[in-house]
Amino acid sequence: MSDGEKEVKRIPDATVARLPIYLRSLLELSADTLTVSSEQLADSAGVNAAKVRKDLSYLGSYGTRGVGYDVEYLQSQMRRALGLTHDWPVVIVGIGNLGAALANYGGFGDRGYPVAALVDADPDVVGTEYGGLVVQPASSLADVVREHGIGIGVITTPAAAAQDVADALIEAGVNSILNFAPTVVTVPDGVSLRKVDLAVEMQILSFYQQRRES
Amino acid sequence: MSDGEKEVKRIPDATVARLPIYLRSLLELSADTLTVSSEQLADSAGVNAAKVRKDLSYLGSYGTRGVGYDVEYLQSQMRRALGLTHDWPVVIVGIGNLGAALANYGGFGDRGYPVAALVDADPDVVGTEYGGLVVQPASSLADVVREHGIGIGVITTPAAAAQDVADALIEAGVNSILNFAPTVVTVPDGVSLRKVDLAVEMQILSFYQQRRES
DNA sequence: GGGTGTGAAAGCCTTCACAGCA
DNA sequence: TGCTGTGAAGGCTTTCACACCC
Repeated sequence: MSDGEKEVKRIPDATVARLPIYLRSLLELSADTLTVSSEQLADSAGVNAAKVRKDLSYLGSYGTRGVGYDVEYLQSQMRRALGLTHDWPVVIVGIGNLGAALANYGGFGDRGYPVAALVDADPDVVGTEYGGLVVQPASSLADVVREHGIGIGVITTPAAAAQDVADALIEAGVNSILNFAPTVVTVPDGVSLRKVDLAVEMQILSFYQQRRES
Repeated sequence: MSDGEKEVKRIPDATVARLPIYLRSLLELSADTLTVSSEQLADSAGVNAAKVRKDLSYLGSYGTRGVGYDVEYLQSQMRRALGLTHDWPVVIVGIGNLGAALANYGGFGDRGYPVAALVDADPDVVGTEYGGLVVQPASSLADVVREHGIGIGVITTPAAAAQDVADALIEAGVNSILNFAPTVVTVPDGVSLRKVDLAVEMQILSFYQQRRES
């Protein structure tokens, strides 16, 4: 009987995308704040209180009526849901301006996503060092992934290379990808893809600006 | 009579966010491709054909039944909708790793968003040069905005400074903001805000990865 | 025949409003 | 009394399916 197993309540995508914001809000509360209301959380996350309550209800019922949510407990449940109970090593592929900046950034390691390796196809770039890591050749991608137990691949190559890199990452066993290259990348079912496209963001902004002016 | 003016058909947000992708797909077609079908565009944009047709229908009826869309004409209509008929100068505020990388990136100017100025609050950073631009002090933000006719502000400061920078940008007359700082920034009505949050993207990926493994 | 344009259906997400519990 | 948890309503987005035109 398919679907017969005791089903874990499915969490909507829109909710998943907000959990990290709530978690950050919780972490910003002073250490002696023991409970927080949906309205406080809503203010600090920039959404409305009903949405916070609905979102949190998908994780289970962790609030107390008349009181609010236990900060510590909510943090730990959220960390569990987001998989922050262990590290997720990351490989950055494509060490140009952006890739190098991310390698030097440091903010990833702190948050449980240590940059474990850098890879580039250009022989002139291979061997250079950023943030304490030596850039490896593209040919060693699969080895690097295996060796470091890489869970997430970050693509910062030019657009033309992005699909091939994604295919290689998937082939090597990575099934979470963050794509910064300005092109559409497609992945099979069972692989997660998120994208950050600066040119697209700019164009969306100028669309609305344009609208306002006319 | 509010709403009495001849109303331009409102374009849904979800559609606006896809227009830049379609435009890019159109630009990638070889120069001798005169028409394109919704299905071709859909393949190259990674969406389905009905969605392409609906999206394009908001711009007007630019297709020919049995034939497809005129590539050149569609490009020009799309450029017009996205406000790409003129440049939108950009200021980058916060010249750390990421800000400097964006300043050097160069891909913005090509696409109609020239980086016109760099601003930082740290006296040690002010005066240094990236991509041919000298970093200006935070105190000169309003002057810089006025002088260069800045339309878009990019925030790459630490989280703690982001809201103040946004307020200062808005005060100076900027009403499109792209925020890279890992914090919630709120803006008044009439100002557009887009955000890129790397830590959030990572956490979303690890959520789904986690799901898959359990 | 081929492919657009679009009502209508279906699905997803947000918001409301209030029952229910501490 | 105060605040959570949640059905129900409403709004937005996607997808279907087909009339219509080249």
